[in-house]
Amino acid sequence: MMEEAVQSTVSSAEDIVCRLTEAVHEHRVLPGMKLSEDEVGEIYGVSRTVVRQALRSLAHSGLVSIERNRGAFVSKPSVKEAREVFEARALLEPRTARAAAERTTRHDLDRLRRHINQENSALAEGKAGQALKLSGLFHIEIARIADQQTIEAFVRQLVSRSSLVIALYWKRRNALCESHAHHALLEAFVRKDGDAAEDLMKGHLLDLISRLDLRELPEGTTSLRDALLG
Amino acid sequence: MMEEAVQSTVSSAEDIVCRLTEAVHEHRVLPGMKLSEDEVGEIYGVSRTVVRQALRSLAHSGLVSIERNRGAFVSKPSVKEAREVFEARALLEPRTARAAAERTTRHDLDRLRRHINQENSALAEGKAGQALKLSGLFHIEIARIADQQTIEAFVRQLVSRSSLVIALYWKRRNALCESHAHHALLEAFVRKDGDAAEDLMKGHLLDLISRLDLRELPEGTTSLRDALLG
DNA sequence: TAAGCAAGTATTGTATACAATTAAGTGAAT
DNA sequence: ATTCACTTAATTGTATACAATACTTGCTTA
Repeated sequence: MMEEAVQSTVSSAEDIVCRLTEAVHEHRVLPGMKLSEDEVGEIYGVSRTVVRQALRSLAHSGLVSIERNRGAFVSKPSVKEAREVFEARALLEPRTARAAAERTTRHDLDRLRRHINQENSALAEGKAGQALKLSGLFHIEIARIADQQTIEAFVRQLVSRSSLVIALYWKRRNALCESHAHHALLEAFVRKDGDAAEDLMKGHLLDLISRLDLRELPEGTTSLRDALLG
Repeated sequence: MMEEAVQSTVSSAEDIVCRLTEAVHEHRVLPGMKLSEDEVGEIYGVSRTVVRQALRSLAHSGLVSIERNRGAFVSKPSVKEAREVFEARALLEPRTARAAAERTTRHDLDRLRRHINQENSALAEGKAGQALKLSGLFHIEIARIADQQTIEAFVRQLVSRSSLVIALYWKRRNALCESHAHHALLEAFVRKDGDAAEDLMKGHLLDLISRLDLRELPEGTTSLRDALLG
Protein backbone atom coordinates (compact mmCIF):
# COMPACT_ATOMS: atom_id res chain seq x y z
CA MET A 1 0.00 0.00 0.00
CA MET A 2 2.20 2.70 1.27
CA GLU A 3 5.06 3.34 -1.04
CA GLU A 4 7.74 3.28 1.60
CA ALA A 5 10.19 5.91 0.49
CA VAL A 6 13.84 5.25 1.15
CA GLN A 7 14.09 7.44 4.17
CA SER A 8 17.73 8.07 4.82
CA THR A 9 18.00 7.75 8.55
CA VAL A 10 21.55 9.08 8.31
CA SER A 11 22.08 12.75 7.71
CA SER A 12 23.93 13.77 4.61
CA ALA A 13 26.48 15.50 6.80
CA GLU A 14 27.45 12.17 8.35
CA ASP A 15 27.82 10.79 4.89
CA ILE A 16 30.30 13.48 3.97
CA VAL A 17 32.15 12.93 7.24
CA CYS A 18 32.59 9.28 6.28
CA ARG A 19 33.79 10.05 2.79
CA LEU A 20 36.31 12.64 3.91
CA THR A 21 37.48 10.42 6.75
CA GLU A 22 38.06 7.56 4.37
CA ALA A 23 39.98 9.84 2.03
CA VAL A 24 42.22 10.87 4.90
CA HIS A 25 42.72 7.28 6.01
CA GLU A 26 43.80 6.34 2.51
CA HIS A 27 46.16 9.28 2.33
CA ARG A 28 44.37 10.64 -0.70
CA VAL A 29 43.86 13.83 1.28
CA LEU A 30 46.99 15.01 3.05
CA PRO A 31 47.66 17.20 6.09
CA GLY A 32 47.50 20.90 5.41
CA MET A 33 45.14 20.62 2.49
CA LYS A 34 42.50 23.33 2.37
CA LEU A 35 38.92 22.12 2.50
CA SER A 36 36.94 24.92 0.94
CA GLU A 37 33.27 24.84 1.79
CA ASP A 38 32.15 25.70 -1.71
CA GLU A 39 34.49 23.16 -3.24
CA VAL A 40 33.50 20.28 -1.00
CA GLY A 41 29.86 21.18 -1.40
CA GLU A 42 30.09 21.16 -5.15
CA ILE A 43 31.91 17.82 -5.17
CA TYR A 44 29.28 16.07 -3.11
CA GLY A 45 26.32 18.04 -4.41
CA VAL A 46 25.16 19.59 -1.16
CA SER A 47 24.96 23.10 0.15
CA ARG A 48 27.50 24.79 2.35
CA THR A 49 25.24 24.29 5.33
CA VAL A 50 25.74 20.56 5.43
CA VAL A 51 29.42 20.84 4.50
CA ARG A 52 29.96 23.09 7.48
CA GLN A 53 28.29 20.54 9.73
CA ALA A 54 30.62 17.87 8.42
CA LEU A 55 33.73 20.00 8.78
CA ARG A 56 32.90 20.94 12.34
CA SER A 57 32.30 17.31 13.10
CA LEU A 58 35.69 16.41 11.69
CA ALA A 59 37.25 19.24 13.66
CA HIS A 60 35.88 17.65 16.80
CA SER A 61 37.66 14.44 15.93
CA GLY A 62 40.87 16.35 15.38
CA LEU A 63 41.10 15.51 11.70
CA VAL A 64 40.40 19.05 10.61
CA SER A 65 41.46 22.38 12.02
CA ILE A 66 39.11 25.30 11.61
CA GLU A 67 40.65 28.77 11.72
CA ARG A 68 38.14 31.51 12.17
CA ASN A 69 37.40 33.41 9.00
CA ARG A 70 40.07 31.38 7.24
CA GLY A 71 38.42 28.05 6.80
CA ALA A 72 39.05 24.36 7.36
CA PHE A 73 42.31 22.55 6.77
CA VAL A 74 43.31 18.95 7.22
CA SER A 75 45.16 18.96 10.52
CA LYS A 76 48.93 18.85 10.66
CA PRO A 77 49.68 17.25 14.03
CA SER A 78 52.76 18.64 15.73
CA VAL A 79 55.40 16.31 17.11
CA LYS A 80 53.96 16.78 20.56
CA GLU A 81 50.50 15.97 19.34
CA ALA A 82 51.84 12.91 17.56
CA ARG A 83 53.38 11.65 20.78
CA GLU A 84 50.19 12.37 22.68
CA VAL A 85 48.12 10.37 20.25
CA PHE A 86 50.24 7.29 20.72
CA GLU A 87 50.47 7.78 24.46
CA ALA A 88 46.69 7.82 24.62
CA ARG A 89 46.54 4.72 22.48
CA ALA A 90 49.02 3.04 24.82
CA LEU A 91 46.67 3.71 27.70
CA LEU A 92 43.52 2.52 25.97
CA GLU A 93 44.29 -0.23 23.52
CA PRO A 94 46.29 -2.87 25.41
CA ARG A 95 43.72 -3.30 28.15
CA THR A 96 40.97 -3.19 25.56
CA ALA A 97 42.71 -5.93 23.58
CA ARG A 98 42.79 -8.02 26.73
CA ALA A 99 39.08 -7.57 27.28
CA ALA A 100 38.37 -8.33 23.64
CA ALA A 101 40.46 -11.51 23.65
CA GLU A 102 38.57 -12.84 26.63
CA ARG A 103 35.20 -12.14 25.00
CA THR A 104 35.91 -13.21 21.44
CA THR A 105 33.29 -15.34 19.76
CA ARG A 106 33.81 -17.60 16.80
CA HIS A 107 32.02 -15.06 14.65
CA ASP A 108 34.44 -12.37 15.75
CA LEU A 109 37.38 -14.58 14.83
CA ASP A 110 35.98 -15.07 11.34
CA ARG A 111 35.66 -11.33 10.89
CA LEU A 112 39.19 -10.76 12.09
CA ARG A 113 40.55 -13.42 9.74
CA ARG A 114 38.73 -11.93 6.77
CA HIS A 115 40.00 -8.55 7.78
CA ILE A 116 43.64 -9.65 7.90
CA ASN A 117 43.24 -11.30 4.52
CA GLN A 118 41.99 -8.06 3.08
CA GLU A 119 44.96 -6.25 4.56
CA ASN A 120 47.38 -8.67 2.99
CA SER A 121 45.62 -8.51 -0.35
CA ALA A 122 45.81 -4.74 -0.40
CA LEU A 123 49.50 -4.88 0.43
CA ALA A 124 50.13 -7.49 -2.24
CA GLU A 125 48.41 -5.34 -4.84
CA GLY A 126 50.41 -2.32 -3.83
CA LYS A 127 47.37 -0.42 -2.62
CA ALA A 128 49.23 1.26 0.21
CA GLY A 129 46.45 3.68 1.03
CA GLN A 130 43.81 1.02 1.39
CA ALA A 131 46.17 -1.18 3.38
CA LEU A 132 46.71 1.65 5.81
CA LYS A 133 43.00 2.23 6.18
CA LEU A 134 42.37 -1.45 6.86
CA SER A 135 45.21 -1.55 9.33
CA GLY A 136 43.50 1.16 11.34
CA LEU A 137 40.14 -0.55 11.12
CA PHE A 138 41.67 -3.63 12.70
CA HIS A 139 42.26 -1.69 15.91
CA ILE A 140 38.75 -0.33 15.87
CA GLU A 141 37.39 -3.82 15.36
CA ILE A 142 39.12 -4.91 18.56
CA ALA A 143 37.41 -2.18 20.54
CA ARG A 144 34.14 -3.31 19.03
CA ILE A 145 34.76 -6.89 20.12
CA ALA A 146 35.50 -5.66 23.61
CA ASP A 147 31.97 -4.22 23.54
CA GLN A 148 33.19 -0.83 24.68
CA GLN A 149 31.50 1.80 22.58
CA THR A 150 32.93 4.71 24.48
CA ILE A 151 36.48 3.49 24.13
CA GLU A 152 35.77 2.53 20.53
CA ALA A 153 34.88 6.13 19.77
CA PHE A 154 38.14 7.29 21.30
CA VAL A 155 40.13 4.69 19.39
CA ARG A 156 38.40 5.74 16.19
CA GLN A 157 39.54 9.27 16.76
CA LEU A 158 43.07 8.23 17.66
CA VAL A 159 43.38 5.94 14.65
CA SER A 160 42.28 8.76 12.39
CA ARG A 161 44.80 11.12 13.85
CA SER A 162 47.44 8.41 13.65
CA SER A 163 46.82 8.36 9.95
CA LEU A 164 47.77 12.03 9.80
CA VAL A 165 50.81 11.39 11.97
CA ILE A 166 51.94 8.61 9.66
CA ALA A 167 51.48 10.84 6.64
CA LEU A 168 53.77 13.41 8.21
CA TYR A 169 56.36 11.44 10.14
CA TRP A 170 56.64 7.94 8.68
CA LYS A 171 60.30 7.14 8.19
CA ARG A 172 60.48 5.10 5.03
CA ARG A 173 57.45 5.63 2.88
CA ASN A 174 58.35 2.90 0.46
CA ALA A 175 59.01 0.26 3.09
CA LEU A 176 56.43 -2.46 3.21
CA CYS A 177 54.74 -2.05 6.52
CA GLU A 178 53.53 -5.56 6.79
CA SER A 179 54.14 -6.87 10.21
CA HIS A 180 52.93 -10.01 11.81
CA ALA A 181 51.53 -8.03 14.67
CA HIS A 182 47.91 -8.30 13.64
CA HIS A 183 48.25 -12.00 12.93
CA ALA A 184 49.90 -12.60 16.28
CA LEU A 185 47.05 -10.77 17.98
CA LEU A 186 44.58 -12.95 16.14
CA GLU A 187 46.30 -16.07 17.47
CA ALA A 188 46.09 -14.73 21.01
CA PHE A 189 42.41 -14.11 20.41
CA VAL A 190 41.95 -17.68 19.24
CA ARG A 191 43.44 -18.88 22.51
CA LYS A 192 41.38 -16.27 24.42
CA ASP A 193 44.69 -15.33 25.97
CA GLY A 194 44.12 -11.91 27.47
CA ASP A 195 47.62 -11.55 28.87
CA ALA A 196 49.20 -12.23 25.51
CA ALA A 197 46.79 -9.91 23.71
CA GLU A 198 47.58 -7.06 26.07
CA ASP A 199 51.32 -7.55 25.70
CA LEU A 200 51.14 -7.93 21.95
CA MET A 201 49.13 -4.76 21.57
CA LYS A 202 51.50 -2.86 23.80
CA GLY A 203 54.44 -4.04 21.73
CA HIS A 204 52.64 -3.33 18.46
CA LEU A 205 52.04 0.28 19.42
CA LEU A 206 55.65 0.70 20.51
CA ASP A 207 56.71 -0.74 17.18
CA LEU A 208 54.57 1.78 15.35
CA ILE A 209 56.05 4.71 17.26
CA SER A 210 59.55 3.44 16.57
CA ARG A 211 58.88 3.73 12.87
CA LEU A 212 58.12 7.42 13.17
CA ASP A 213 60.66 10.16 12.87
CA LEU A 214 59.55 12.44 15.68
CA ARG A 215 62.41 14.89 15.72
CA GLU A 216 61.28 18.47 15.76
CA LEU A 217 61.78 19.05 12.07
CA PRO A 218 58.42 19.49 10.42
CA GLU A 219 57.08 21.78 13.11
CA GLY A 220 57.82 24.97 11.23
CA THR A 221 55.57 25.48 8.29
CA THR A 222 57.19 23.92 5.30
CA SER A 223 57.98 27.34 3.97
CA LEU A 224 58.31 27.96 0.30
CA ARG A 225 61.85 29.18 0.89
CA ASP A 226 62.97 25.83 2.29
CA ALA A 227 61.39 24.05 -0.61
CA LEU A 228 63.05 26.19 -3.27
CA LEU A 229 66.46 26.85 -1.75
CA GLY A 230 67.00 23.23 -0.78
CA MET B 1 44.21 55.29 15.55
CA MET B 2 42.43 52.13 14.78
CA GLU B 3 39.55 51.62 17.05
CA GLU B 4 40.30 48.05 17.91
CA ALA B 5 36.90 46.44 18.06
CA VAL B 6 36.45 43.66 20.55
CA GLN B 7 36.91 40.92 18.04
CA SER B 8 35.60 37.77 19.60
CA THR B 9 38.14 35.21 18.58
CA VAL B 10 35.78 32.58 19.90
CA SER B 11 32.71 31.73 17.91
CA SER B 12 29.37 32.33 19.52
CA ALA B 13 28.61 28.65 19.12
CA GLU B 14 31.49 27.75 21.41
CA ASP B 15 30.13 30.23 23.90
CA ILE B 16 26.79 28.47 23.96
CA VAL B 17 28.51 25.11 24.24
CA CYS B 18 30.26 26.36 27.37
CA ARG B 19 27.11 27.74 28.92
CA LEU B 20 25.09 24.62 28.30
CA THR B 21 27.93 22.40 29.48
CA GLU B 22 28.20 24.36 32.69
CA ALA B 23 24.47 24.09 33.22
CA VAL B 24 24.70 20.32 32.84
CA HIS B 25 27.67 20.11 35.19
CA GLU B 26 25.74 22.00 37.81
CA HIS B 27 22.71 19.79 37.37
CA ARG B 28 20.58 22.75 36.43
CA VAL B 29 19.81 20.95 33.21
CA LEU B 30 18.92 17.31 33.68
CA PRO B 31 19.05 14.23 31.47
CA GLY B 32 16.16 13.90 29.08
CA MET B 33 15.41 17.58 28.88
CA LYS B 34 14.47 18.80 25.44
CA LEU B 35 16.72 21.46 23.97
CA SER B 36 14.56 23.20 21.41
CA GLU B 37 16.52 25.14 18.86
CA ASP B 38 14.16 28.10 18.89
CA GLU B 39 14.07 28.19 22.66
CA VAL B 40 17.83 28.03 23.16
CA GLY B 41 18.32 30.56 20.42
CA GLU B 42 15.92 32.99 21.99
CA ILE B 43 17.51 32.59 25.41
CA TYR B 44 20.99 33.39 24.19
CA GLY B 45 19.95 35.83 21.48
CA VAL B 46 21.33 34.01 18.48
CA SER B 47 19.81 32.38 15.46
CA ARG B 48 19.06 28.72 15.06
CA THR B 49 22.12 28.33 12.87
CA VAL B 50 24.54 28.85 15.69
CA VAL B 51 22.39 26.91 18.15
CA ARG B 52 22.51 23.93 15.83
CA GLN B 53 26.27 24.16 15.69
CA ALA B 54 26.42 24.13 19.46
CA LEU B 55 24.01 21.22 19.80
CA ARG B 56 25.89 19.11 17.30
CA SER B 57 29.08 19.91 19.11
CA LEU B 58 27.56 18.78 22.39
CA ALA B 59 26.26 15.66 20.69
CA HIS B 60 29.82 14.83 19.72
CA SER B 61 30.81 14.99 23.36
CA GLY B 62 27.96 12.69 24.28
CA LEU B 63 26.17 15.28 26.37
CA VAL B 64 23.32 15.63 23.93
CA SER B 65 21.50 13.11 21.79
CA ILE B 66 20.10 14.28 18.48
CA GLU B 67 17.21 12.31 17.04
CA ARG B 68 16.53 13.04 13.42
CA ASN B 69 13.52 15.28 12.90
CA ARG B 70 12.85 15.14 16.61
CA GLY B 71 15.48 17.38 18.02
CA ALA B 72 18.14 17.48 20.69
CA PHE B 73 17.80 16.10 24.20
CA VAL B 74 20.20 16.00 27.11
CA SER B 75 21.54 12.47 27.00
CA LYS B 76 20.30 9.82 29.40
CA PRO B 77 23.20 7.40 29.67
CA SER B 78 22.16 3.78 30.01
CA VAL B 79 23.61 1.60 32.74
CA LYS B 80 25.98 0.09 30.23
CA GLU B 81 27.09 3.51 29.07
CA ALA B 82 27.57 4.57 32.67
CA ARG B 83 29.87 1.61 33.27
CA GLU B 84 31.75 2.32 30.07
CA VAL B 85 32.40 5.90 31.06
CA PHE B 86 34.00 4.90 34.32
CA GLU B 87 35.91 2.05 32.72
CA ALA B 88 37.39 4.51 30.27
CA ARG B 89 38.25 6.85 33.10
CA ALA B 90 39.91 3.96 34.92
CA LEU B 91 42.14 3.43 31.90
CA LEU B 92 43.07 7.06 31.42
CA GLU B 93 43.13 8.90 34.70
CA PRO B 94 45.37 6.90 37.06
CA ARG B 95 48.33 6.88 34.71
CA THR B 96 47.68 10.52 33.91
CA ALA B 97 47.67 11.36 37.60
CA ARG B 98 51.04 9.66 37.90
CA ALA B 99 52.48 11.71 35.07
CA ALA B 100 50.99 14.87 36.51
CA ALA B 101 52.38 14.24 39.99
CA GLU B 102 55.86 13.82 38.60
CA ARG B 103 55.65 17.06 36.64
CA THR B 104 53.89 19.28 39.15
CA THR B 105 55.30 22.77 39.61
CA ARG B 106 54.80 24.99 42.61
CA HIS B 107 52.40 27.06 40.56
CA ASP B 108 50.32 23.98 39.81
CA LEU B 109 50.16 23.16 43.51
CA ASP B 110 48.84 26.62 44.28
CA ARG B 111 46.12 26.23 41.70
CA LEU B 112 45.15 22.84 43.06
CA ARG B 113 45.00 24.16 46.60
CA ARG B 114 42.81 27.08 45.57
CA HIS B 115 40.64 24.68 43.66
CA ILE B 116 40.11 22.37 46.62
CA ASN B 117 39.29 25.37 48.79
CA GLN B 118 36.62 26.41 46.34
CA GLU B 119 35.19 22.91 46.38
CA ASN B 120 34.98 22.92 50.15
CA SER B 121 33.44 26.38 50.21
CA ALA B 122 30.76 25.33 47.76
CA LEU B 123 29.99 22.28 49.85
CA ALA B 124 29.87 24.32 53.03
CA GLU B 125 27.44 26.74 51.47
CA GLY B 126 25.25 23.93 50.26
CA LYS B 127 25.83 24.74 46.61
CA ALA B 128 25.75 21.12 45.53
CA GLY B 129 25.65 21.88 41.83
CA GLN B 130 28.68 24.09 41.89
CA ALA B 131 30.54 21.65 44.09
CA LEU B 132 29.90 18.91 41.58
CA LYS B 133 31.14 21.07 38.73
CA LEU B 134 34.31 21.94 40.61
CA SER B 135 34.85 18.33 41.50
CA GLY B 136 34.89 17.44 37.85
CA LEU B 137 37.19 20.32 36.99
CA PHE B 138 39.72 18.94 39.46
CA HIS B 139 40.16 15.86 37.29
CA ILE B 140 40.53 17.98 34.18
CA GLU B 141 43.12 20.11 35.93
CA ILE B 142 45.20 17.00 36.55
CA ALA B 143 45.22 16.14 32.86
CA ARG B 144 46.27 19.69 32.16
CA ILE B 145 49.17 19.42 34.61
CA ALA B 146 50.23 16.21 32.91
CA ASP B 147 50.52 18.32 29.75
CA GLN B 148 48.45 15.86 27.76
CA GLN B 149 45.98 17.81 25.69
CA THR B 150 44.63 14.81 23.87
CA ILE B 151 43.92 12.91 27.05
CA GLU B 152 42.60 16.10 28.61
CA ALA B 153 40.00 16.35 25.87
CA PHE B 154 38.91 12.78 26.54
CA VAL B 155 38.76 13.36 30.28
CA ARG B 156 36.70 16.50 29.69
CA GLN B 157 34.20 14.44 27.79
CA LEU B 158 34.15 11.67 30.35
CA VAL B 159 33.72 14.07 33.24
CA SER B 160 30.80 15.70 31.48
CA ARG B 161 29.14 12.38 30.88
CA SER B 162 29.89 11.37 34.46
CA SER B 163 27.85 14.34 35.51
CA LEU B 164 24.88 12.90 33.65
CA VAL B 165 25.52 9.49 35.17
CA ILE B 166 25.58 10.97 38.66
CA ALA B 167 22.34 12.81 37.98
CA LEU B 168 20.69 9.53 37.07
CA TYR B 169 22.28 6.93 39.31
CA TRP B 170 23.67 8.62 42.43
CA LYS B 171 22.53 6.63 45.45
CA ARG B 172 21.89 9.17 48.15
CA ARG B 173 21.33 12.59 46.73
CA ASN B 174 21.31 14.28 50.07
CA ALA B 175 24.51 12.71 51.32
CA LEU B 176 27.41 15.04 51.58
CA CYS B 177 29.81 13.83 48.97
CA GLU B 178 32.87 15.35 50.49
CA SER B 179 35.68 12.91 50.46
CA HIS B 180 39.29 13.41 51.21
CA ALA B 181 40.25 11.93 47.90
CA HIS B 182 41.16 15.17 46.22
CA HIS B 183 43.12 16.35 49.21
CA ALA B 184 45.00 13.06 49.40
CA LEU B 185 45.87 13.41 45.73
CA LEU B 186 47.15 16.90 46.37
CA GLU B 187 49.46 15.57 49.08
CA ALA B 188 50.83 12.96 46.70
CA PHE B 189 51.43 15.75 44.20
CA VAL B 190 53.31 17.75 46.80
CA ARG B 191 55.63 14.78 47.31
CA LYS B 192 55.80 14.24 43.54
CA ASP B 193 54.87 10.67 44.37
CA GLY B 194 53.67 9.20 41.11
CA ASP B 195 52.99 5.76 42.53
CA ALA B 196 50.74 7.14 45.22
CA ALA B 197 48.94 9.45 42.83
CA GLU B 198 48.17 6.60 40.47
CA ASP B 199 46.87 4.41 43.28
CA LEU B 200 44.86 7.19 44.84
CA MET B 201 43.20 8.05 41.57
CA LYS B 202 42.39 4.42 40.90
CA GLY B 203 40.81 4.13 44.32
CA HIS B 204 38.98 7.42 43.95
CA LEU B 205 37.32 6.28 40.74
CA LEU B 206 36.34 2.95 42.29
CA ASP B 207 34.87 4.87 45.19
CA LEU B 208 32.81 6.98 42.82
CA ILE B 209 31.42 3.92 41.04
CA SER B 210 30.56 2.31 44.35
CA ARG B 211 28.32 5.25 45.12
CA LEU B 212 26.25 4.64 42.01
CA ASP B 213 23.22 2.42 41.87
CA LEU B 214 23.83 0.71 38.56
CA ARG B 215 21.07 -1.85 38.65
CA GLU B 216 19.02 -1.86 35.51
CA LEU B 217 16.20 0.26 36.88
CA PRO B 218 16.18 3.63 35.19
CA GLU B 219 16.61 2.24 31.71
CA GLY B 220 12.94 2.56 30.85
CA THR B 221 11.92 6.10 30.23
CA THR B 222 10.76 7.62 33.47
CA SER B 223 7.22 7.32 32.32
CA LEU B 224 4.55 9.64 33.50
CA ARG B 225 2.75 6.65 34.97
CA ASP B 226 5.61 5.90 37.36
CA ALA B 227 5.75 9.49 38.40
CA LEU B 228 2.04 9.82 39.14
CA LEU B 229 1.27 6.39 40.55
CA GLY B 230 4.27 6.41 42.90
C1' DT C 1 -16.87 5.57 25.28
C1' DA C 2 -12.92 4.30 22.82
C1' DA C 3 -10.29 3.88 18.77
C1' DG C 4 -8.83 5.39 14.36
C1' DC C 5 -8.21 8.88 11.08
C1' DA C 6 -7.23 13.49 9.37
C1' DA C 7 -6.09 18.15 9.29
C1' DG C 8 -3.38 21.68 11.48
C1' DT C 9 0.49 23.13 14.19
C1' DA C 10 5.08 23.07 15.54
C1' DT C 11 9.84 21.72 14.95
C1' DT C 12 13.70 20.24 12.49
C1' DG C 13 16.57 19.78 7.81
C1' DT C 14 18.35 22.23 4.05
C1' DA C 15 19.28 25.95 0.88
C1' DT C 16 19.98 30.60 -0.11
C1' DA C 17 21.05 35.53 0.81
C1' DC C 18 23.47 39.01 3.15
C1' DA C 19 27.24 40.75 6.33
C1' DA C 20 31.94 40.53 7.95
C1' DT C 21 36.52 39.29 7.52
C1' DT C 22 40.52 37.93 5.16
C1' DA C 23 43.58 37.50 1.18
C1' DA C 24 45.23 39.28 -3.10
C1' DG C 25 46.31 42.56 -6.47
C1' DT C 26 47.28 47.28 -8.01
C1' DG C 27 49.37 51.55 -7.65
C1' DA C 28 52.12 55.29 -5.83
C1' DA C 29 55.80 57.10 -3.06
C1' DT C 30 60.31 56.73 -1.05
C1' DA D 1 63.16 48.18 -6.81
C1' DT D 2 60.75 47.72 -2.57
C1' DT D 3 57.37 48.80 0.71
C1' DC D 4 53.18 50.62 2.20
C1' DA D 5 48.41 51.73 1.48
C1' DC D 6 44.20 51.05 -0.75
C1' DT D 7 40.91 48.79 -3.56
C1' DT D 8 38.86 44.50 -5.10
C1' DA D 9 37.82 39.68 -5.02
C1' DA D 10 36.98 35.56 -2.56
C1' DT D 11 35.71 33.02 1.52
C1' DT D 12 33.68 32.38 5.82
C1' DG D 13 29.98 33.72 9.68
C1' DT D 14 25.28 34.43 10.50
C1' DA D 15 20.47 35.04 9.65
C1' DT D 16 16.41 34.10 7.25
C1' DA D 17 13.23 31.52 4.16
C1' DC D 18 11.42 27.39 2.44
C1' DA D 19 10.71 22.18 2.54
C1' DA D 20 10.08 17.93 5.00
C1' DT D 21 8.92 15.47 8.98
C1' DA D 22 6.79 14.63 13.40
C1' DC D 23 3.41 15.74 16.95
C1' DT D 24 -1.18 17.32 18.57
C1' DT D 25 -5.90 17.87 18.51
C1' DG D 26 -10.40 17.39 17.09
C1' DC D 27 -13.69 14.74 14.57
C1' DT D 28 -15.81 10.72 12.89
C1' DT D 29 -17.29 6.04 13.41
C1' DA D 30 -18.00 1.63 15.38
